[in-house]
Amino acid sequence: MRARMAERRLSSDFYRRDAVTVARDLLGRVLARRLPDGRLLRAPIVEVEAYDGTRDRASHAFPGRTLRNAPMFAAGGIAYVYLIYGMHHCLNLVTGEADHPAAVLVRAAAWPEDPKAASGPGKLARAFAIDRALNGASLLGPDLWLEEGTPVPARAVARTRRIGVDYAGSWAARRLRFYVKGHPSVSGPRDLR
DNA sequence: GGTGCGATTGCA
DNA sequence: GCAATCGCACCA
Repeated sequence: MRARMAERRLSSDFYRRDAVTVARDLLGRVLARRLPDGRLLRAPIVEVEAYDGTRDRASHAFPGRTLRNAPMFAAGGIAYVYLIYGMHHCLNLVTGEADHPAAVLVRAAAWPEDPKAASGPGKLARAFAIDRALNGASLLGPDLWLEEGTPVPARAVARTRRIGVDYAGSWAARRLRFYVKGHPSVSGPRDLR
């Protein structure tokens, strides 16, 4: 008998598509992290949000390129990690071509044996021990990567406006958040449109 | 050099 | 409903 085939990693081609396409396609994919002490952490993604281009008022790229948001301007396939409210880290996966700032915020994953451990972007970063040391890190490297997992069928995907961006005017109403319907690890309100 | 605030979370 | 807590963008 043979061992279960190792999960294939998502390649750079996966990330070099527009942020909304990547966001939708990320549901069911497995986020994987190798800790410095050797431990392996893995959990399927169940909630994401797309941030695409400098016209998106909710995006960190809206003011144009700065020191902070520079990773968003790179070609897809690296992480963009920032500190929010002075205490929580958020993991983003940079997408698209170089010089087009775009990324997908990973908001929740189905943590094994504790559905709430990675429910919300700050909690997810904490669960995976992700901080700014991983800002700009390759998603094809030894520390952080994604595996094919099991894509989620269209009937199981919900699409709503994004969380926590009410300041973004008309962009706040855009339905750029995707999550797995009814999944216990999804964060935030369930009654959004 | 000073000021304002946030792609959140947890507790009162 | 609101405090916690700090890097960084922006202005002087």
